[in-house]
Amino acid sequence: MLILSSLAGGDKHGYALVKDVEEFSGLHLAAGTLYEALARLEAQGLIEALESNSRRRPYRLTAGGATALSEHLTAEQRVVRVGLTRLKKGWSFA
Amino acid sequence: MLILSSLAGGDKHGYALVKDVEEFSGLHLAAGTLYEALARLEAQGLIEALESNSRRRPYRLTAGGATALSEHLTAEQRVVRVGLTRLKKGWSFA
DNA sequence: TGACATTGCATCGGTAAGCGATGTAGTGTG
DNA sequence: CACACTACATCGCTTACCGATGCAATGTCA
Repeated sequence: MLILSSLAGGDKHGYALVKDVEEFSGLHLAAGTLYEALARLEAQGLIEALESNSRRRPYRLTAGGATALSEHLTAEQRVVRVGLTRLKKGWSFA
Repeated sequence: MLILSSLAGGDKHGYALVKDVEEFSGLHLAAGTLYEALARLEAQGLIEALESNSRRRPYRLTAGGATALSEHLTAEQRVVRVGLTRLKKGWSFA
């Protein structure tokens, strides 16, 4: 999800992606996690590899990936709202 | 996170928790997942077991759990917003 | 009251996914 | 020319989720 969100902001290669995710989420993707996830997402057709002249391997979000991301984020948003609403009701600080 | 969110709405035992999570998130927690997660959360002090007369084992969110949940949900909210914003910019349907 | 479904917890083996170390190599920079 | 950073790939380890299985109490309905 982090990877798809990152690619939603524009094509990126692996390393740039890690930096971007770190910036907007505060989470660090380990190397293993990253390349395994990229392979998985590509196999699922959610992202596609772009050919490149350099040693960088850029990826692009596909239409299917955008749809999947949109659905996932919307569902996640519902969950977050439920949690925050419940916290506010019972725990004044939230 | 789903478990903490559920308990934020009131004390619940495992089985009731699964039902509640299903209702507000659409996700089903498998039995193994549930009891392992409960044990983990209790060990971390984020929830506490309440003694009970019946065979039900109810749990309650602790203050620490509420804080952790609040932080986690807020962070998650940021990520979701970034994703949705980026999708809107590049993918008209989102 | 006896049969059957549901509730409820616990545990186990298998699988999926994240992690960080290690390796290799190209690209800057002082 | 040395050194840090960029960049990808792979490996073994660990963590966490999964669904099956087992067991027992409770509820339902004929």
